Amino acid sequence: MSAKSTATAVSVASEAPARSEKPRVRDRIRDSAADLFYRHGIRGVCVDAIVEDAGTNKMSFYRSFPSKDDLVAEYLKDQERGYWQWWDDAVAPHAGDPRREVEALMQAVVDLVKNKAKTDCGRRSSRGCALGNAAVEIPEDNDRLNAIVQDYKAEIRRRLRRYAREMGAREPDSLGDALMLLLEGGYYTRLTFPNNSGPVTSIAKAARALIDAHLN
Amino acid sequence: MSAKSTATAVSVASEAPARSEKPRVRDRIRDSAADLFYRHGIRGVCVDAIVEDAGTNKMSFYRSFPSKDDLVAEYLKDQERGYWQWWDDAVAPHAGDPRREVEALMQAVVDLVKNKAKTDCGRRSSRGCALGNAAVEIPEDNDRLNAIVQDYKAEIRRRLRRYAREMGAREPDSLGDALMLLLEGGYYTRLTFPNNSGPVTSIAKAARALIDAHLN
DNA sequence: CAACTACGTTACTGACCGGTAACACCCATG
DNA sequence: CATGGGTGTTACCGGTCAGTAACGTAGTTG
Repeated sequence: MSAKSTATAVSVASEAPARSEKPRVRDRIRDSAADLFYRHGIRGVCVDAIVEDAGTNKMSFYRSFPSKDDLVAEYLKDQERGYWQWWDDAVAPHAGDPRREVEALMQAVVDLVKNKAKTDCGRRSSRGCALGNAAVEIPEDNDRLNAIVQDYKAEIRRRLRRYAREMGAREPDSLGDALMLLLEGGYYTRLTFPNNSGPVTSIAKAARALIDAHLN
Repeated sequence: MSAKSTATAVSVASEAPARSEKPRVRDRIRDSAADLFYRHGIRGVCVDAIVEDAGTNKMSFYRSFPSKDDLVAEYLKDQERGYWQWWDDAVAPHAGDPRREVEALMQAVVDLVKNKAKTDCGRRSSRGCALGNAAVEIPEDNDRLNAIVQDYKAEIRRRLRRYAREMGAREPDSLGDALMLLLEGGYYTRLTFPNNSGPVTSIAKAARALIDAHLN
């Protein structure tokens, strides 16, 4: 805790202006952690591994983070922020047309899997949803970390239900939830199927069919 | 749950002449492991915890299992067997009518979440898919365990695509994959949403809509 | 009885891992 | 030059964990 309160910072169109300077080590640790946590899981990465990857040492780590859990919390929030960025970028070209926004979102998922061009939260796919995976590993009595994941998933649901409502669907909540199941299923299956061959490749088509069914 | 057909003991038996009898401790360990692994994750449960829950000790553990990884492998296979049992039970009443089979399957998922009556793989829900969660935790270089999960997920996909083909759907593979995304999304989201309130409650409705769309 | 099997008990190893102490260094700024 | 913040280095602590050694015990079977 302490330090920056960048949670869900607005960050408008322009670059984040240099408000206050960050120590370089801290950022390297965050970058290394993001990569290692995502690839090997949170419990599968020890502080020493992060520190070595970041080219620093354990003492510098604990000067920047009170505990590993604090780094994990920042990792989760960073991933979430990156995810909304990706989401907003995907739907932006179709602002005002909720159906197109959803379709673009689903297509973005497919693109992400098919060619590794775009980056999801700044990384090259293939291990699903960072936050969702974290939910598997976080002990159920860790309220702090679980709350981050729960808020994130709840926001996904809220957004998709809102799209469904805005496009005038019958039973918009059901449609929104169905779209969420597709999305989450896509992330989940990316863990076990090679990038290009999993069922997620059908997600855009399925989303269109579901939307059609709710619009008559 | 299930008969005592826990065999599959075609294993080595190089040193132990035991052939037909099952030690009781071994089964208690398996039961405890199934419960603890599912609730706390594989990496989150140590051998001592399993052993204590099973009312035995570590030495007896290592007399029955060469290593923790071997127990994990058995755990995964047990879960898979239980899952197919549950699946087959759900679709059995509608054998021969693939559409009804799929609908019954999806409805079984909803029932499982809404009331805690039925048991999924012999346990009271709320933490998603045991095999899928394991995929998050298993290191990517553990070919043995990963292969178990991959085979399992591939079989789910195969079955759902077959149902789609049998019901005469257009683009049956796409429909099968879409159904799989719903199913997996349901499991995934059950990790973060309270049992009764998550998007999975809409899965049956969504499946029907998707099927309709592919049958026109 | 003897022998064998299954299980329990205690105590240990070696490793890993989160976290800390103490100290030294570089460099910017006053 | 002095000071202080950010960083590197080494060594360590306490706990956890997978796995093992050695021994003891109860029941079964011949």
